[in-house]
Amino acid sequence: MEELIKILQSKNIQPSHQRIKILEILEKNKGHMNVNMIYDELLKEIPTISKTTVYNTLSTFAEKGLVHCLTITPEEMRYDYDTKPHHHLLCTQCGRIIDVDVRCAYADAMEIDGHSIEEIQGYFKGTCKECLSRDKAKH
Amino acid sequence: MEELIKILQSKNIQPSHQRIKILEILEKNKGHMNVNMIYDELLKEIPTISKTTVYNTLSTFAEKGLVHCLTITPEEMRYDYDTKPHHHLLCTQCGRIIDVDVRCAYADAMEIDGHSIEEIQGYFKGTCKECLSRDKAKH
DNA sequence: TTCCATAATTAGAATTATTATAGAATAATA
DNA sequence: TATTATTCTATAATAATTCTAATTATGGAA
Ligand SMILES: [Mn+2]
Ligand SMILES: [Mn+2]
Ligand SMILES: [Zn+2]
Ligand SMILES: [Zn+2]
Repeated sequence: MEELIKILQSKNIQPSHQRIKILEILEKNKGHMNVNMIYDELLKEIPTISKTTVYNTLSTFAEKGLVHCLTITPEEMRYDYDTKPHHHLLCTQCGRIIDVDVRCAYADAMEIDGHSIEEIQGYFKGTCKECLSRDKAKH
Repeated sequence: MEELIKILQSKNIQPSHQRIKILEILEKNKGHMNVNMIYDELLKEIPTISKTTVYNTLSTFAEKGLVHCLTITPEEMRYDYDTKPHHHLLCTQCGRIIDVDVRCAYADAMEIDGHSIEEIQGYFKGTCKECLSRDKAKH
């Protein structure tokens, strides 16, 4: 709790009740949540929460570098509380978005082909190992 | 024209008037168009074209591997007629989506971390070299 | 050619994620 | 306390995409 407030303050974000709770949810659920997942979790604790607040807060968090935005699913934005550079796999079978451990040659590059780069998104789409082994078991 | 029909047939797509024209537009405009860009071009030649047809056709093309779908812009889908594996830069200044020539270590990989992969999307976001040099000129 | 079954196209409605707006609540300040 | 700025909420607006049902085009059999 105190921790969360400190995190927000370190990024110059006023630690409101709603913002703290949203940050808490991001920390607890290590996945790559979309707005509705976060909103549904929030409803349990703040029944009056507005979805607009979730959108606004996540925009603020993204601006201040507290979360990363993923466009790996075409329908909606996903939010990643892990801001260390890493890539993602979208399993087309179970729909999960999974961190993948790859050594990206450009992770620390500041430019590419003469263009300056500020952000890198690496997306893989396929079948996750859990789904693969479930399929194999079913045989 | 005959060329385009052959391409469609080779992918088992009936070469209808609309589909041929959409393919023609994709070939001509080498960019990374969205549905509205394609639709606006089409209107010049087929004033009765329906946006639903554009969506349906592009879905078919994507299914049959004739185009690749890019989710680099969060608002809308972009379509790439160049299906050879390559990555993209979104210039946050001019909005263009530009092919980048990088040697991706995973381009030909079939699996990663135990997950099987069918598709790779590599996105860079930053400022393109044209915008950089324009900025510098303005000084 | 004519008829029929099927596939493709169209217009418009429905869905859904996101953004804009304006007022209410809350917190900060003096 | 009174004033001011910030945050939050509810609702409306926007825009991409999908769904639906009706219409049109197409290819093959008779
Ligand atoms: Mn992640
Ligand atoms: Mn491209
Ligand atoms: Zn899976
Ligand atoms: Zn640019």
